[in-house]
Amino acid sequence: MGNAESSQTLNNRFRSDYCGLLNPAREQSTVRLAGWVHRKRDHGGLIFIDLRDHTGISQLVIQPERHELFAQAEHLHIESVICVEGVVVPRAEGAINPKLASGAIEVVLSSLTVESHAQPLPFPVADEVQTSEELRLKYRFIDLRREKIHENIIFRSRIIAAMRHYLEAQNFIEIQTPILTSSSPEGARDFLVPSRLHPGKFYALPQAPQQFKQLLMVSGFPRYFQIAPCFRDEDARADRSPGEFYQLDMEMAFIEQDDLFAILEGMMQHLTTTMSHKRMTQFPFPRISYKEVMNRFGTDKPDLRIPIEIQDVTDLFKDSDFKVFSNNTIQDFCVKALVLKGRGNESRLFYDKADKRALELSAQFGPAYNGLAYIQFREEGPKGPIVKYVLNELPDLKAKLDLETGDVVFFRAGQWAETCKIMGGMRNYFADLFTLDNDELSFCWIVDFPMFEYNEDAKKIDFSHNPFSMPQGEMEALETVPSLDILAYQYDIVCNGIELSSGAIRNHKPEIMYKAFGIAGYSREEVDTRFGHMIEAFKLGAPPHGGIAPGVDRLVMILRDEQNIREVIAFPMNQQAQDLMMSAPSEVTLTQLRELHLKVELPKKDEGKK
RNA sequence: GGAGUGGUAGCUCAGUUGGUUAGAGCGCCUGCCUGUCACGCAGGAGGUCGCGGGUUCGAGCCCCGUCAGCUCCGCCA
Repeated sequence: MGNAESSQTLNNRFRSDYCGLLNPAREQSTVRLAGWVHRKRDHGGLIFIDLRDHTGISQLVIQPERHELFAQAEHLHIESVICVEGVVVPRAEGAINPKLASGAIEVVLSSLTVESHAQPLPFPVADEVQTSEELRLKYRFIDLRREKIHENIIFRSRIIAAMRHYLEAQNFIEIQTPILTSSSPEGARDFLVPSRLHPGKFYALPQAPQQFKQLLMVSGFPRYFQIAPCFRDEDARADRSPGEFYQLDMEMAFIEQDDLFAILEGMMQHLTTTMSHKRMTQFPFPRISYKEVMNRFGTDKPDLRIPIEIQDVTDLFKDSDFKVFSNNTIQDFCVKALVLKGRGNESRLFYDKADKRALELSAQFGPAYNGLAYIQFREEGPKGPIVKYVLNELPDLKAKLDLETGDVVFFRAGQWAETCKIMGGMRNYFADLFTLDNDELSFCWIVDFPMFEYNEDAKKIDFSHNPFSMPQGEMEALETVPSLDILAYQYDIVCNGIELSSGAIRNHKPEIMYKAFGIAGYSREEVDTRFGHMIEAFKLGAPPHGGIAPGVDRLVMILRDEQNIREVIAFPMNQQAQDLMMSAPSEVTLTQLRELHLKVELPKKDEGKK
């Protein structure tokens, strides 16, 4: 396990040394150790105990001559907490255990105190056998004893310390912002907290300290950071913890996008080189525009390690007789291709499964979608359901996509964003065909996000990201460029297909803000009502500023090769946002409700339960 | 809200075409064992097969419903 305590062992009545750090240098010394009984091997005439603390394991030996000690040890249960005293001795030649850091020595006990008798555990600590997550979460305090997750939590602490260290050296100031604040009209669903002193009114837990950090810029703190808890009442995913998560929230005044990129790249380089053995594929991180990333990878969080890219073949089908394609060559529509080298001779099942996946990916855009067209380039010629319709285009296609015998190309035609997303989903689906190097960190910046997007449901223009982002070209752009073509100083940092953070250069000019909100359909009065305090602040002397807020949990996840965010959080909730250990959420007493002026009205289908 | 996936002993899992008393490894209990390190050996206890209903002479297995877990979509930066 960890070795942070190496030189500074606390010497008291419980221990003088740590199990994992004990070595031949301490031979013949009398030491005190304290920890958990990891394993016990009772030979009848001799007992071995593997004692575990958070640094590792030491082997204790109990000899039969010490009758009282022996009797005590015989009845010890695994995972009991004991404090022992004994002499460090070298192990015999053949008895050295190379698998143990302390394997060259052992401790012959002279005394043993049981601090806590452990009953049989619901699941083993020493054997890290797969255990249902439900059980692990219910007994999280036991689960956290297990080496892998214990190390994750220690690593998390160290990386947060490294972040602080780095940012403080860069003159950042850490400032705490409120946890009880007000509900914000945009973004995710809020967690609400009823107010006792103000009947009928509610606090909200912050989705992020977004407005506070911008106001701190107005207050004249040029560089702010915080390991900030963020609360969002939205459903969980493997990389999205339910309810709450932590961001390294940052904001800086008098900076431009490039300044921020340099600082964050510097920090990421520092963290990855000092905290892991992983390599950054490219440094500084490549920058890819939103439009380009959608065209090439079909997602705004691409895993650049996957060695295939989506290609555009719209132009080839402008005059095609194949209407399925040629109908999609007009403005805002496209025909996209994805080539798999050497996969043209797979079984029918291979293509059918791919087709099925494409249908799943299409489902989110509506029911009336067909599957995935493909052409296999085989020895005997091109093969596939659509070959006969595109014979005219085949030569150009082969030239443009560099197709050879043995390859297969998949097609998708339709509205631009949808088609890109479906093909991006297929690119991820095919990622399994390649071995991705987990020791490679492929960071990139996604830049030039559109400021606005068209909301089909509401039939109006919406902000596509943070409404407080500065439009590129500022007021002039808002007045002269078609709204949907305006770009924002809005960026994401992505690593290996995981979005670490969004950020933006903010809009600190009230007039530009009113104009931008106007394009999204908000009157001056509405903006004043909803964001009055922000606008007000920006009217009273606001510096240009911008920031970002990398997800701490996600960064730890990537650096520790974890597929699930709950593996790097000490006490996470389950997918249904329940804390199985603490039984949260839970009902409260009528008295508590009355005090808060609340009355619970359950949904009908829940009536009659319990 | 929707889709997928598994739910059998404390834990991890097996369970044949629907057929007698539901099995294994680990753990637990008892006994033996002085050099193990996943110690070994012998014996024992431990089961509402998630829950409810149905089909059947007979259901862990088939059908319907339902509950809880995880993954994905919606949602979320």
